[in-house]
Amino acid sequence: MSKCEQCIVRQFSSLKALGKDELLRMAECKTSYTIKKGEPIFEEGEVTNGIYCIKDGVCKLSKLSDNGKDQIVKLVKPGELLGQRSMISDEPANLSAVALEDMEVCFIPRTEVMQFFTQNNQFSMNVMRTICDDLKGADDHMVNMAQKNVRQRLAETLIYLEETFGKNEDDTLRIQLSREELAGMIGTATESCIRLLSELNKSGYIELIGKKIKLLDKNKLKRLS
Amino acid sequence: MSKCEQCIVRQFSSLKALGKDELLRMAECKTSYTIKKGEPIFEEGEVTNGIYCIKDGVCKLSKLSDNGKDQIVKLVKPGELLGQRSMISDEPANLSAVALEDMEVCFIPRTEVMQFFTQNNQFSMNVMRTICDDLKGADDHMVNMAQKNVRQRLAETLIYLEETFGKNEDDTLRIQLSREELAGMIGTATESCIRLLSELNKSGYIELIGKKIKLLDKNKLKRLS
DNA sequence: CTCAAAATATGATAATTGTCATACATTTTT
DNA sequence: AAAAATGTATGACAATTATCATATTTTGAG
Repeated sequence: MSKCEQCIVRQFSSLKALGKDELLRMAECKTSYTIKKGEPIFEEGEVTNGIYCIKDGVCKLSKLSDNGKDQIVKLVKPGELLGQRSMISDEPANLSAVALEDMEVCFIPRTEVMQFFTQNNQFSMNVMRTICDDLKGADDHMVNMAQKNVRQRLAETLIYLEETFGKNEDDTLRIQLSREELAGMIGTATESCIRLLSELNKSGYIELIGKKIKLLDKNKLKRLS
Repeated sequence: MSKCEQCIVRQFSSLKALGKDELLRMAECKTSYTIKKGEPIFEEGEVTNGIYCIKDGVCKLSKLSDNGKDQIVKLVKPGELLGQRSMISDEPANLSAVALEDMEVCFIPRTEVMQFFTQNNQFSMNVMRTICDDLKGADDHMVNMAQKNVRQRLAETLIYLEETFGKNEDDTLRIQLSREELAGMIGTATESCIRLLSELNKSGYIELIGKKIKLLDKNKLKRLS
C-alpha cells in the first residue's frame, strides 16, 4: 500500500487541503486499480459510493443519448478527481467514465471523503470550487454546442486537445482519440467528422498522419472557431 | 423592511437551513428590488458581490455567443437563488440574468452569505446540492443540444415549459417567450423556430393562438422528442 | 503471416437548418 | 389615428449535416 502524500492527485486536486493525519487515513482505506484502455471506471446509473483519483492516464466522461450515440461531456486527466458530484448529491453517476489510455486510479470510499468534507473546511471549499468550475465549463460548452457549427466545434476541439494534453515529438496530438470519439466530442456523425478532418487537411490547417493529427496553423484554426 | 421568515424563497431554496437569528440578520442587510420585464438583474462579466433571491417573476440566464446570438442556458423561477456559483468561485457572472416578467428580488451581500456558508453546515450543503443539480442539468442539456435535432429540442422545450411554469385558463403556456427567446432556448435561428412551430401547428401537435402556444397532444410531442 | 474484423475514407443523396427577402400583424410612439 | 418600429410568418434558396453505400486501410486474433 503506497502513501498518498507524494501523489500527483494530492498536488493538483481538492485533496491538497488534507493534512498529514488525513492522508494517512486515506492511504489506509484506498484501493488502487489499473484500468486498461477502453475499460470503464464506472457506468452511467451506477452507484459509485466514493471518489476516484486519477493517478495516470486520461478518461472520457460520456452520456448515451436517446439516439444511441455516445456524447463525450468532458475529458479528465491525471491529478483530477471523479465522482465528486455524485458523492455530494448522493446519486448514481450521471455519466460513464471510460479509459482512453491505460490508467492508474485509486478509489476512496464515500464515508471517508465525507468525513474530510465535514471536518476540513478548506477541502470542502476546494471540492465546491471544482464543481463550480465544472458548471461554468458545462454552460460554456452548451452555448458552443448550440450556436457553433460542426466545423467551428471541430477546430475548437482540436486546439483544446493540443493545449490540454500536449504534443508528441512529431508535433501530433498526444491524446489519441478514434474518429468516432472525436465525433462524440463535437457532437456529430462520425462520417461528418472524418470528412471535415479531410477538408482541414486539404486546406492546410492540419495534417493527417495515419490516425494521428498535427495542427499546422493554430491561429488560422482559432479564426475558424 | 420586510421579514425573511415567511418568504417563499426561504421555503424553497438553500435558505431553508437558516435559523431565526440568521434570518433576522439577513432581513437587515438585504435590499429589495422590483425589476421590469426585459430589464437585466445582472450582466455577463459583471461582479455581482452577492446573491439574488427570486421572490416573484421568471428570468432567463443567457450567454452571448461569438456569433452574436443569445443562448438561453436556464430559466429561473420564484423561490430560487441567483449568483451562487459566482459567489463561491469568487468570479464575475458567467451568464446574464434578464427578467421575462416583472420581478421582485432581494439582494444579499456576499459577506453576509459567506458567513452563513462557513457557520451553517446545512446551508452550505444545500447550496452545494443546488450547484450539483445545476451541473447535472447542464450536462444533460448539453447532450440534448449536441445530439437532438431542432424539432426534437423544440418539442422537448415546449413540454418543459408547460410542466415547469404551467398553463393559463385557456390551456396556453403561462410563461410568455418571444419567438426569438424560444429560438434562443433551443439553439436555432428565429425563423427556423417559427417555421417549426407552424409545422407543429399544422400537424395538430400544438395550437398557435396569436403569440400564445397551446400543447394539444403532450404524448405525441413526447414521442417526437 | 493471414484472414477477418474494425476503423478510416469518400461518394451520392436526402434531410435539416440557416440566411435573406418580403409580407403581414401587433405594438408603440407621435 | 397615423406612422414607425418591432415581432411574427412564409417563400426561395444556399449551406450544412446526416445517412447509406462502398472502398480502402489498419488492427488484432489465431
